[in-house]
Amino acid sequence: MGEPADNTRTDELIIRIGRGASGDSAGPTGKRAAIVQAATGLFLRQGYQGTSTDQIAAVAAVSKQTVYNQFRDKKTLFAEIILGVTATAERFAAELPNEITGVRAADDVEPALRSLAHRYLSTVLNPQVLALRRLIIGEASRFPELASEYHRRAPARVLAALADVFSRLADRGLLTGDPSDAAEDFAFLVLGPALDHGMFHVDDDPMPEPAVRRAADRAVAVFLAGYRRPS
Amino acid sequence: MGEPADNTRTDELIIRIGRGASGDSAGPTGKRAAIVQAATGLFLRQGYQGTSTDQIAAVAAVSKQTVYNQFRDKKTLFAEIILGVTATAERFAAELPNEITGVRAADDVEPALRSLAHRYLSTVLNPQVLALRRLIIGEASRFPELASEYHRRAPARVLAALADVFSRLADRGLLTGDPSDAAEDFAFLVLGPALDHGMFHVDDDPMPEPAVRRAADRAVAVFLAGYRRPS
Amino acid sequence: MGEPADNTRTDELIIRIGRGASGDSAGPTGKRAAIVQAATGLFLRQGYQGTSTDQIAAVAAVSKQTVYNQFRDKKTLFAEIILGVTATAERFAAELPNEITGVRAADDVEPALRSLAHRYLSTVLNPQVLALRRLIIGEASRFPELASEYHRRAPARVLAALADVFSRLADRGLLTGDPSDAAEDFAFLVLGPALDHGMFHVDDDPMPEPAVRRAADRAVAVFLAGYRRPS
Amino acid sequence: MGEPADNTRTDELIIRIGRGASGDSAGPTGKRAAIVQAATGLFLRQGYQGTSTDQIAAVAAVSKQTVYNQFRDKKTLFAEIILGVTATAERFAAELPNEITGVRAADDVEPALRSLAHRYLSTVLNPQVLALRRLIIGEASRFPELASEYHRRAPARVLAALADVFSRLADRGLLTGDPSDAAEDFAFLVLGPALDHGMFHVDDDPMPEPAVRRAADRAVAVFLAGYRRPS
DNA sequence: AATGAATGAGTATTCATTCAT
DNA sequence: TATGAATGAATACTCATTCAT
Repeated sequence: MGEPADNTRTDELIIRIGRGASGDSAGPTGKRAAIVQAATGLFLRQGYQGTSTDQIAAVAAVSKQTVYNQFRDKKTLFAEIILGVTATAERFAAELPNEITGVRAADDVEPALRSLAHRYLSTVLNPQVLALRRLIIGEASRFPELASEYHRRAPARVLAALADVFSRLADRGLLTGDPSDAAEDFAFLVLGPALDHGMFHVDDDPMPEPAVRRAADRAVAVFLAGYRRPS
Repeated sequence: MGEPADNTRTDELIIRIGRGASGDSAGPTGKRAAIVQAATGLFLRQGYQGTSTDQIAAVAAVSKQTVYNQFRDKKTLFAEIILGVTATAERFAAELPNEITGVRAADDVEPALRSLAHRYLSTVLNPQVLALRRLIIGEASRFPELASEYHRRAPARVLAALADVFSRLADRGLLTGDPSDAAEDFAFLVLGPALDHGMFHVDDDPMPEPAVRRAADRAVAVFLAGYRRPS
Repeated sequence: MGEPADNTRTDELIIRIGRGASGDSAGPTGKRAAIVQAATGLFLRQGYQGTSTDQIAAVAAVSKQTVYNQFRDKKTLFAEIILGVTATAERFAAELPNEITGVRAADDVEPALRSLAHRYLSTVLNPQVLALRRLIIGEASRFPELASEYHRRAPARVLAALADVFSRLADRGLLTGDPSDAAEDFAFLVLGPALDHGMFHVDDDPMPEPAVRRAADRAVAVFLAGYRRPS
Repeated sequence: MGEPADNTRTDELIIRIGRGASGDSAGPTGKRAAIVQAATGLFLRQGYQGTSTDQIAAVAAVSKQTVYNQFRDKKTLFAEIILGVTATAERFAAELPNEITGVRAADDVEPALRSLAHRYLSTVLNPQVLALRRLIIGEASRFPELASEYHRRAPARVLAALADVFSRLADRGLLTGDPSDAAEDFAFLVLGPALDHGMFHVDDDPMPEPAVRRAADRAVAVFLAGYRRPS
């Protein structure tokens, strides 16, 4: 049951991004969706400045002016795409608590946390997610508002969901310590090394499954040393 | 005297970066240094694509052709600057072990680790360092080689230095566990939250000193729960 | 009684212009009128090239295609507006002779001419009239036919009306000289300086009433020195 | 003696305009001069908005960027051209008083004034001068500062020179009345009709010499009726 | 008759780079 | 080595006009 990590493959992410902004149904908005899809891919691959509106129009098979009719300017298109994608992160955050619903007071939390850690890490290591992160970080000084808003809506919301999870586990007598602190420590024990590596190594093959699992397990071990309630 | 965090102030960093590439003093190659210094500041503030060679030449008070005489093209200049700056990180890594030189077998490691964590965090939170990180991450898909080389020489080298530190502490019977794992966990417990925040919030005021200290102390506590040798 | 100068206020002029082309009242062709009105204001304020059909459609609250359905193209719309406005000038010319209807042979022409001069000058100094003049002059090389046609129908017709007036006054023994020459001299003595100034000073406050009156009076004095019949 | 009207022919005016702005000598500034010359002709023929920078560069046989290297932007180029041309007007104004230097107290002013009027009218009717006037008037709402500055430097300065002339003639007992009023009345009696016609009739053949002379003579007659000192 | 969406050519301006001196 | 002037290709964005509905 545990790891549906593959439901965040590239294509699907792009489609979700494309749907985020407005109604679709393939009718008159087909062009708008095509633009969003094309622009998303191009921005992720080439960056904001590296992508020209000509390119976007060409890839979307649309005239340049249609791009401008739909999105006032390049900045607006960019912002709409970036904020559109947060829906994915929000969905992920909303699903997080489900990971531990079955855990009872008498159980050992470790397996549940390993599963959670694994899912979390797999999601973040998705190449598209990494590329998005790079994109936003790289444009943070050009779009400071957008960057901080993204952070608030995506990574910070996931952290809040984690804190919620840990708070409930504390209620059941399984963990101790401040839930927000726990969330941060958990998150960066799990993600830290791989995310750091992923930010700087664009062309590397994705981390193989067993390595992901090992990293998750190890992070959970250290985390529990600090936060497991002594029995 | 513990934390000489201030030796990484903005101006100095730039100067160090500027000197990294070709160690000439004033002389006729002052121009080269001027170009590097100007370009470093501009790249950090405006990004690679956001900075024009006109601007660089203007800020360096040099003709545009001089820039091309010295650096073949913009990419070369950029790469040389980025790799030049790793010298700073290497120096930092080289100094890390000194932090714990005085720790004896009978001592408590906690104060030394707190000091180390604080220094580490302060260094990484320096606005210039954050800007450099953003810059390289943002250009990682345009300069993949450069990004991974930077990572290898700077953050990874610091991790190796940390691993070395922890290995020595293990030898003295103060810590347990795999030193490399310990280094990663330590690093991301310390840096994780603040670095993540710093990547996305460009305009925020820098984290105030007491908060930095608290974060460092908390990270050390969790770290030691997992890695302190049981006595 | 004397000077109904105010019947050439801004709003009214626009409305008159708007109605000039097709005399429909509200109904389904209210759209046409709305377009004309919107375009008139925009052309006067921003010029022909400075006004886009998008803007016209937006201000008229009409779709862009509706503009094209009604007016074939931008040039046609412009021409129709310019020629529509000549109706105003023609009306003005037609009313001019009334100014001196009451003058009898024994009377002094001076008061009547002063009143005429004042009304003439006030009319021409109306900001909308000045803007229209600037507009047509500025587009004269793009629309040579239109410009000369406008001149024929508007300023030249007023000159003809003046000549008619002076001819009648000559018949009553009050003036001498060629009526056409008199009309020209009168017109440019009255209008010359203010009109010249008005063409080049867009943002200036309108000439204050007393100054208008003084200019008119002075022009009449010089005119009469040349054209009053010696008694 | 009287009429050197032909020294203001088209080509020469353009050259003078071109020389107005900065040093030349056909050396490295040859390109700058070429740009100014090309732009002057294009602006006069097609207006500001109707002339593209591509066109300017093409006609000047220069790359587009060279245009931007020499003149920050299109507006700057336009302004420099317009203000450059005022030098011509200033020269004309400075020479005006020479027209009447030979007039003695006992002489009849009429011949001198006729000559002056003729020269004045011929100059203003030059097609290039008319085109320049149309250009500035047409762009007055886009460049209000420029338009009023031009008026101050060119037509207004000529009026001041005329006032100076009339003041000196009054000193010699030949004229009466306020010199400034006299200047205005003279100017518009002379120029009025032809200038008005010229603003709106772009393609017309230039006014034939005899007609110019007649117009000048007639204007002087009316002027003297109002301003000749009664003896 | 009216619309919203679309188009292709054109706008001013800037780019990284090179040439003549 | 250093420069100022020059280049051609690209930039984001706008234009007048037309098509499907």
